[in-house]
Amino acid sequence: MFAHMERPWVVWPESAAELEALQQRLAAAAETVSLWVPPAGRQPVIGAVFCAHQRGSPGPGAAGEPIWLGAVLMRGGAVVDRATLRSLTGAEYTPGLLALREGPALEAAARALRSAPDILLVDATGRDHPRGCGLALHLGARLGIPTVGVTDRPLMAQGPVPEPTSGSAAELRLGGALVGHQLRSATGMRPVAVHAGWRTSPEVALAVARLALLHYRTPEPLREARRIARALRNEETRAGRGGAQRRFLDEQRSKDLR
DNA sequence: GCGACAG
DNA sequence: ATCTTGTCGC
Repeated sequence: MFAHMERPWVVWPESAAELEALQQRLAAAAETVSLWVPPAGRQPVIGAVFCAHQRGSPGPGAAGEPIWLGAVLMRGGAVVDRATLRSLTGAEYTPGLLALREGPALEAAARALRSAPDILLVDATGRDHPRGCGLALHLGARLGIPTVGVTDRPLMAQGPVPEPTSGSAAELRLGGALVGHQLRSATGMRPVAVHAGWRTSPEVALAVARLALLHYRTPEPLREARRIARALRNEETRAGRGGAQRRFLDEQRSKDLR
């Protein structure tokens, strides 16, 4: 299903130094692999994976914290497969080293699907990264699947603000190279960053993001993966009303009992 | 040296 | 990622 045996050296390092070395090697490989193009004559199967974290604990976090993963497969606007699972963070969050924190868990989520998508959406950057290898690119290389990154904002890349109209896009560049686009999914809405990932050009990444867009800021497969990941977290954590607020209410209740 | 910095 | 308030709209 997933053809990761093609590059057995694409692993999930556990140290920053090892990850940084692998990222450099992967960035070079990304420039020579054949680029993926959407299949002609049929709707591509678009997948997405998302990692939800524990509520009520902002900040960089730590290793060993519980996380909940969601993965979905969609075709022509319909969900054709879903999977959820629980895991643990591999490290605290450090910009540029997100793979240490979420990499293995996101891979497990993708592999929990019954089949492989044509292309996978990941909430992480791709070539917009200090070493040209964000987690979306790394995950795609590991799985042997083309990937597109979709994030709230760029990591390092810069570019003009897209026109205010729905569907408008603007280039994101890093060191002179085009690495992605900012895409406005609705008039007046803040744009998302769409990143070239594994085997995807910035142009194809943008086309896939537009194809996957429905009525919201975030492309639909990613929204659905996020929804089911949070749903699993909330049912296992009974924190549906929010961690901080929940603890505040519990605190008041314990005072009343005294 | 200090701030910025995907999730 | 998660937290945060009210606000506008279906």
